[in-house]
Amino acid sequence: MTKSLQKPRKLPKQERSQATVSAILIATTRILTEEGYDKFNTNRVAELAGVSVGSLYQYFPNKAALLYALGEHHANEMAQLAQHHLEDLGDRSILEVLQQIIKAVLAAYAVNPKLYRILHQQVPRSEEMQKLDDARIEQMLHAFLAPHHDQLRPKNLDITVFIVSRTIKALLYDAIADRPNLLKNGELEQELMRMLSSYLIASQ
Amino acid sequence: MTKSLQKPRKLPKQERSQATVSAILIATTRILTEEGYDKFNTNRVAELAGVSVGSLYQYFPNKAALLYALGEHHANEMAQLAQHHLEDLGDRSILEVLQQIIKAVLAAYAVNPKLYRILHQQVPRSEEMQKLDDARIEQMLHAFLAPHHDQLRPKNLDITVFIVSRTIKALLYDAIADRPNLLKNGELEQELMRMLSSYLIASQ
DNA sequence: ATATAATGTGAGTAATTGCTCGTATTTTAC
DNA sequence: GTAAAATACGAGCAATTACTCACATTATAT
Repeated sequence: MTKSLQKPRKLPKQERSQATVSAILIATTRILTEEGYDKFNTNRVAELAGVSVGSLYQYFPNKAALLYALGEHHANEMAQLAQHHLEDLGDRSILEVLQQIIKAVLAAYAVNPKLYRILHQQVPRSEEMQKLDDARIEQMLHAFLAPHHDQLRPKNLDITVFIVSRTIKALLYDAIADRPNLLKNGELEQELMRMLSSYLIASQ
Repeated sequence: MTKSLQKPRKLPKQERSQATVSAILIATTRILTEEGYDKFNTNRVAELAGVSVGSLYQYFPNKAALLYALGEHHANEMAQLAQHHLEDLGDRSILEVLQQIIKAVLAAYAVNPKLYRILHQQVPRSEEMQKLDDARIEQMLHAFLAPHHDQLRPKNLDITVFIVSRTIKALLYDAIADRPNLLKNGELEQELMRMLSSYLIASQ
């Protein structure tokens, strides 16, 4: 359907070509984060990667596919890190669960914030990528909040999940860009915890 | 300093040229919102506006200046609408002030959400524009919250302003894109009010 | 009326860039 | 060793596009 989702022409089999693919992805990341999306073009990527454009097009059928592959890779890294923060939470209280969810999302977005921003803002078709990621996070949140549904003040779990996930994402996201010290000294985490717990939990 | 901030080569004096400038801005808006940023180019804008490229470049020294002018225009419309919702609030309670702030921001972002998204996400140098807008909103919020500082739980007003403004912006923003019905039926406003009031106000 | 200023025109130029393809080199299979 | 497969190369084509400039048209002033 969409050209951008096409699979590579050839799958890299030998070590040599694996290295080529990897060099291309690293070069793409560097260009996007250090020079910005408008300086990103396939000739430059190949040059920085130390390979020829021809090689690039053997593994990525077009420019969009390269971006898509990078986005997928980055999303997987984020999900893996989040998962790591959310193990063995079955018997914890809702406050502890909330705390861990905040930590998990924070960790996930910290993988490569600059790359995240560019992939989700500047890249064409980023809307779709964004929605896939959001859905993934909301699904996760839903699973963790559902067991505590009876202790939550808002009756509609879907709306709750929407509000909580988007609030965490936005504040972390904006803090990275405009208030980095709020992140470092833990104040953001603290304020998020205060706001969301007072919103979610009936009363104390 | 930056090329993009250059003033027009000629200021339109006659009605005729005013109409040209206006047609160019309208065409730009239409292309950005209906076809997306990657379909936006000056030749196409001129064509859709029914003028020649030459005319376009008489009033906008380059492509970036055109985008900048449109952004400025849009920001002014937003600010004007917000202002309208925030008159005569001197004697109101903090809850009422909060309610009106939420309504004001909601109204401002509703001017042209699609254009807002593109101007603040896809356009090069949008970071700067974004920061200017954010600062404007935060300054406004600060002015309205400062008189009630003693009734607020968080001690640091700057952090409070940051959290409140970014939360409203993000949730409205995301709701427009992904949960439009939450906006229409007023649920978003209600939930925002609940979350922010429970966060801001010491206890009831 | 006529000169001058304001505005409008659009073919054309120069730069960028996504991508191809014929060819060269390296690895694997036998 | 040799054929076939995999990988690498990069000059160059074709398309896009920001922007110019020499010229045409319309409005204003006197």
